Amino acid sequence: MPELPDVEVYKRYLDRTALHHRVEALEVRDKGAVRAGSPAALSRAVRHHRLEASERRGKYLFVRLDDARWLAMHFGMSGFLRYVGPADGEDDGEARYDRLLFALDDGHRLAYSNRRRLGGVQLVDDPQRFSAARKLGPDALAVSEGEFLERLGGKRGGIKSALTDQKLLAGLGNIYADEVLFRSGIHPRTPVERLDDKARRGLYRDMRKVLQEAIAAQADPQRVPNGFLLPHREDGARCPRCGGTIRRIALGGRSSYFCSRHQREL
DNA sequence: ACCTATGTTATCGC
DNA sequence: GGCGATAACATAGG
Repeated sequence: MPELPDVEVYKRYLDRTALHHRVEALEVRDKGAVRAGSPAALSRAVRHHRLEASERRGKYLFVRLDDARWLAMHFGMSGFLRYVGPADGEDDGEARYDRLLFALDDGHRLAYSNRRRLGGVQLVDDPQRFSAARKLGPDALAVSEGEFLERLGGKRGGIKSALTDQKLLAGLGNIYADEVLFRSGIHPRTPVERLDDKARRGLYRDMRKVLQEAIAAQADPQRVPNGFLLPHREDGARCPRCGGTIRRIALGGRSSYFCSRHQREL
């Protein structure tokens, strides 16, 4: 789940639950979920500090502590957050993948949960510098049209690999890159250089719409508006926009789904 | 047993 | 140095 819309939903969830609460203790159930530094150092860093603010950049969620340090959270392919109260059942199987538990001063705990252990949490001094060090591109919902066009202009290969390149643009992953291309009627293998200015501007607009609509639907495939590809990611499925046939191809070791009727090849 | 799955990173060949 | 393909990491489900 965790592409830009999902992480935005996590951010809003965090903002209305754990934010403004003080961390009393950190339980590290899986050392591997601490991406940098030692679990002890992370515990020391968060204990007795309030979670003050949050920011999202691409698929990263940053949480500011009251001493101006930050937690950088990445969710890999299966991570999410859960805010659990003392009365909430803990042994329902869900809790099995809670890797980190932040015990808060309101008696609740914020769980960083992740079935597959890709991703994790680490302490960073500054999200900007962290992002710069990793050469992370601008957030897909914050980037201006001008910068989008400029960055895309420096690209050579297929449009889908450009859209999912976090150094070019942060936030789109396999699912939402497909979704944007589906909306724009562009085949995922189309070389960037074959897209004229109009098509590129269209991509920008469609990207914004897709992301905003997905967030409004809580990034839930069940709630997403009709006309989204997301619930129809299956070879042979009917295209919800034109009645064509959804096809699956492999690109860069990943599945790409597209409509063979309205996303014309090359 | 094999394939698939929302991510990132390293490596190889062109 | 860029780009595509591939494997690796980890875990579960079909």
